[in-house]
Amino acid sequence: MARGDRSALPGGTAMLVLALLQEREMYGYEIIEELEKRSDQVFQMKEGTLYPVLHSLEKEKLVTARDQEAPSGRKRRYYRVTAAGLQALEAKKEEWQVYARAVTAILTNA
Amino acid sequence: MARGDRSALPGGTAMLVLALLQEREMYGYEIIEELEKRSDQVFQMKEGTLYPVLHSLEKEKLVTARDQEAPSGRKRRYYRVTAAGLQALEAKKEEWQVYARAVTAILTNA
DNA sequence: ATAATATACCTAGATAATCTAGGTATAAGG
DNA sequence: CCTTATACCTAGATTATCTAGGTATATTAT
Repeated sequence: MARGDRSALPGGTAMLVLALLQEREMYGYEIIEELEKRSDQVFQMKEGTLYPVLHSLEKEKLVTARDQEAPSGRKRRYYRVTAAGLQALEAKKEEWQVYARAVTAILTNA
Repeated sequence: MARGDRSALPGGTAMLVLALLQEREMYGYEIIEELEKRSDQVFQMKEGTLYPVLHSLEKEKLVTARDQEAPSGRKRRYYRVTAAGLQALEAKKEEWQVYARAVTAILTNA
């Protein structure tokens, strides 16, 4: 549909991830669970989707990562959103709203 | 994200097309112009996206097509939504709303 | 004890939607 | 006459996501 950055649009995994991290740092597995819970089971993101997204967000410096052991003993990789990440989030949210408004305009047409 | 029919979701070209055809029959080029106009320039669907979608909608019997010459003399192919198409539209709209609500829930989180 | 499930990370290759970039042909406008 | 707009089309590239694996440790059930 030629609207530039498709990654900010539905299917916009990055936007959802950044939105969660805005609140607090989280590790991958936790992100999947939170998305599922907060979306009332609508989002069931696959690991094969999330982990590559996290890696590319890290490469773009929109998040930083650190390893930490859980009390249980399992290793977790926590992600924290950067200032650039917050900026990117705002841009993606705006794009989402433009897109959602446009869809609504078509669906509630004459 | 594993929600079954990805085609009903943003990027859901088929839903937008069916929504327009609900109103009246249209030809391909017209659909592109209408989407652009009604979305306030947000949707700028490419011909390479639309025509294949129209062909697959026709194969699925969600639309029917007929050729008609314009007063200008150019040949146009008009598409009309079928009863099955209207049903599909309702399903896609419902899916869209579930999806949009879920996104909103994440974006307006705690 | 041990088997199964849940947690936690990862990647390679397949699938599917959309775009790019062409092609054809006619009509209208400069 | 030449360019732009209209109007249709398709093949191949791109990209997001999924499938389907793999590894390893912790918890729960049998």
